[in-house]
Amino acid sequence: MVKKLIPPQATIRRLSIYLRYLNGLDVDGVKVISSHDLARRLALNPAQVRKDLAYFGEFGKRGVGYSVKKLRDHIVKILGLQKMRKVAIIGAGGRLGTALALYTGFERRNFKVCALFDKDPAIIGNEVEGIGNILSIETLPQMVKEKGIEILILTIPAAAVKEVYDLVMLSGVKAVLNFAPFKMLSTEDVDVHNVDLTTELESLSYRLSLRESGIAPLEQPLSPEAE
Amino acid sequence: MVKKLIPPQATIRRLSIYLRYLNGLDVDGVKVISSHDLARRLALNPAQVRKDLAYFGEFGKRGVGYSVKKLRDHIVKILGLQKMRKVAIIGAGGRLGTALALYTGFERRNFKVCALFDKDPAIIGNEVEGIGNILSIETLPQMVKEKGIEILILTIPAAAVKEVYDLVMLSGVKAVLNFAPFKMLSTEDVDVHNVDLTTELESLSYRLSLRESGIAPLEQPLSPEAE
DNA sequence: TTAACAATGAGCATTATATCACAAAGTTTT
DNA sequence: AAAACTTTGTGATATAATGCTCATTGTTAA
Repeated sequence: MVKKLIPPQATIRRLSIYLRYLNGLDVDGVKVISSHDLARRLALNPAQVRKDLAYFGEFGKRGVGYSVKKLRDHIVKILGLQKMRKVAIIGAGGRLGTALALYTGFERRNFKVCALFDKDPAIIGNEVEGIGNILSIETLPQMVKEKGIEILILTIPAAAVKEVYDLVMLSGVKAVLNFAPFKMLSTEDVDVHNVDLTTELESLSYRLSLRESGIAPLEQPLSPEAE
Repeated sequence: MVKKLIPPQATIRRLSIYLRYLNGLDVDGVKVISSHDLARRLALNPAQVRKDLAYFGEFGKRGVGYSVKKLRDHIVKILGLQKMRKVAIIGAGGRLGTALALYTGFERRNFKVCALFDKDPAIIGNEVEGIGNILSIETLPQMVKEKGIEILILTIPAAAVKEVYDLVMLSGVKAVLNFAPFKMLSTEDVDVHNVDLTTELESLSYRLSLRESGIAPLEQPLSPEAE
């Protein structure tokens, strides 16, 4: 590898997908995989797989492919997943908040939900097994500092975003994953990532309409971010 | 407008975002909005907003901007949201399935959750308020036909995907929104859209790592699909 | 009614992303 | 140990998405 280019965001998302698939292969005892096989399973172009990886180094062996274990470890390092990331959820009283708080999949990937916040006094203080008591959002900045929370997951109603916006942005947290149906903007200090479940459904609806009007059935694979 | 181009997938996702913002404006009594203001609020380029809309027609008025109500109605039509879309959830017993089943935001956007499925006999038959009893996934093809279900939301564990895959793909449903951490591929008949919550967190983790290593702080806005 | 202003729509330029195609490197077969 | 095959890594190319610019159209003020 000669020149260092900055990888597209889409590449990062695919790395995460590769990682998950590699974990599965490893469990199944597969030792080596080629870009071709990887690409086929994930409906991608083999060259794209290789290029995605080549942004970060030369991990493969010509004539052979990629060592599943080694590649997995490299991707873990690239994505910064060796060290546990501390996460907190705001809107812990809601259904989505609860679902995410109790989802065990995050921990398996080295994200630790270590605090829950809500603004509803009726549930503040309630204990959630394995995490702790639900805290008042007023205490957010303090807890971020105390516990070393890096990422905040927002699962609050759209209307509540305005209320907590300043609190969140000034809390000292470095990244936000926002599920509220209200687009939050990133700033110099805080990297915001918006996920909108309704948008996902509406994209599908658009494609259904296309088919109904008979214009274009599934002419292209779905976009990266969504996979 | 002269030539008809097919709009990028990213455009469709943005239309959904525009739509939500326009709804908010309408509630606030705003009558007209310019591409400039729309873009500023959503951290986009004004030209991009105009281009997104221009794929579908000329909705604006020069010197004025876009009528909030009219533009909203146009986008509703473009996305195929005039008619109610029937949705079912598989994995209704899980936390995410429950959260989505009871989320009222979908209905507000014209998606009706009209059936819930699970494979666990212990909960099949349980009633969920406003929707009905949890059904066995064995009955999926039959219910899809009976109820006219168009979209399936999968909130099952990764391991369960293989089990239900054929059932889902042959059920007669037209689109799938898959939350299971296992990438499902689209086919000729079924449009699959994968959403992976872990990938969202891992993208953030990558960006945190970048900052830690001091290489590049927030050099670019986050990807479309994710906003 | 004319001049100054505002904002769209669209062609063009630029940038970003994905794919092709092949030399280089490694493996297997004969 | 040579020939036939496999698969990577990468420069070149193609495609797609984004952003710039400005003529055109419409509005408002004088």
